Amino acid sequence: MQAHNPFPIKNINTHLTEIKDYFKIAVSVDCVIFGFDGNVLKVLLIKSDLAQYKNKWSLLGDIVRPDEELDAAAYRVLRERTGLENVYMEQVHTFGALNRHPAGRVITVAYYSLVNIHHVQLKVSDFGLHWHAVKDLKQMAFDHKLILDTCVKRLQDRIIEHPVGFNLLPKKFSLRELQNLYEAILGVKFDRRNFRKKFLSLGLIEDLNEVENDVKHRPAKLYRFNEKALLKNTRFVHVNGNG
Amino acid sequence: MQAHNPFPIKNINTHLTEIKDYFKIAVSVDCVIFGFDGNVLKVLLIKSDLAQYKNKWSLLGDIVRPDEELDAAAYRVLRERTGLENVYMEQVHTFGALNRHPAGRVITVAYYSLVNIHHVQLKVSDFGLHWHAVKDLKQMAFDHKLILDTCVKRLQDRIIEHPVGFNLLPKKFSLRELQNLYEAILGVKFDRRNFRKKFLSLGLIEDLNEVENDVKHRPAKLYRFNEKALLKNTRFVHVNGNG
DNA sequence: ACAAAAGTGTTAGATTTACACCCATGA
DNA sequence: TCATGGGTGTAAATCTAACACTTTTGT
Repeated sequence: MQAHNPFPIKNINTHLTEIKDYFKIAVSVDCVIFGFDGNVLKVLLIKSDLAQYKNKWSLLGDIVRPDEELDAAAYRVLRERTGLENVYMEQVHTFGALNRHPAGRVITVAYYSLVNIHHVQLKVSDFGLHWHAVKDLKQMAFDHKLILDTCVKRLQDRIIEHPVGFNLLPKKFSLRELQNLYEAILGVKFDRRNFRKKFLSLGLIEDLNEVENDVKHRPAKLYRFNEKALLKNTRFVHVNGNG
Repeated sequence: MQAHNPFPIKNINTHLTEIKDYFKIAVSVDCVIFGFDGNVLKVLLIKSDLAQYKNKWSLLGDIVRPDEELDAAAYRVLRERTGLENVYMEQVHTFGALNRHPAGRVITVAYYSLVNIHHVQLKVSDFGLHWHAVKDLKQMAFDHKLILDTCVKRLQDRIIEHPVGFNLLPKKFSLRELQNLYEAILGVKFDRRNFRKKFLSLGLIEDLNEVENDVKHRPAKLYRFNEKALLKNTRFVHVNGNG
């Protein structure tokens, strides 16, 4: 799945000193790559090898090339790190604090993307690359905690109004998995009956007439996302206060 | 209100040739400055004097200086053009298409801001500066129509969930003005009784026990925004389809 | 008295919320 | 037969949507 790439993979956040003298302002992209393991929301991070941020975790990012579109740069980072293409991605915010990068003025455009965590094969050479539970992350390199928090907030806003969560799930999933996903992202608990009723009534999911295998209890029915579903102008779920 | 500014006011979009040789990628900000005249949503634009965009209208923007925060650059543009400070402003999206600027690679961070249109005193030297009805704009210079459309969409999303519209109104306003504002931004009509009931029940506005002057009909009561109102997790208005 | 816009209440329908028991499977 | 999680329905409360007449002011 890894496309051939004539440029060596460098992380803007670990190999940046060379740009200092060439650009007054450098532009980078940083990708918040979300995955879901069935229970908690995870994010793909790399260990910073900048001395200053020794042992801190960093988002995946890179300099935007002068002849490269912004979105293309973000997709390139994603492809180089995960081998994935055609995944859901959204630009979120641009961070440009003067002191955000020790190597000089770097303005970074932050994206988040939603991938199926099981489709990502981490390569041996990427031994610094790991999935982290979002809610366990306290500190990160650079301003990456701020970027992550901003992207989590955006994902929360988005998933309440728009059915993007399916990108984090396997093609076939149970209602329990779907509910776990919403609860993990939004940090709330839903009533099981109401949650199911809501999704089924929206016509967003389609019963596959299949059931789970290899579970030690009554197997759940499997569904898939119905791409043809018309989006009514309604919220998917309602979140009340106790987030 | 105009702060002293040691730099001459230049519009990134009209005086950019000098940067071409210095930066591989230049970063700019563009401001979508919204105002409301009581009936329609307006945006403050300047006439492009770039030959290529002769007679096209352009957003207000400028290069971000190497030692300047992004938000500071946007506030600077706003201050230089309107004399206003401390206005509502939100970063929306960053546009970086390769060919978006004829002078070279310029990535621009778009902001929108909400100002009281009557507080903006256009200076004589700004004869190219005008308020335009948003819905009448068909073409603009550069990719500015795309940027405007993106900011309008963001404003629509925001005003449905968050009481930002007050920034476009005078301190004292009638419920009719408030409703006109929502209708102008969202492009829908609301039932007057339901709209009033909704806002009054939210506790967002405070009755001033004053009425309009100089109207040739029954004067409306005046209200002000209640800053202390607790935001319930509810939509302010509901928009159904016919937008 | 007329014109123009302000102000006001009720009801039906839809949506949300709260809540508890039986079912299917593997061990 | 037990443990585990899957699957289901109903009723109360809240919210939304539809709808028309009276009041106040200036002319």
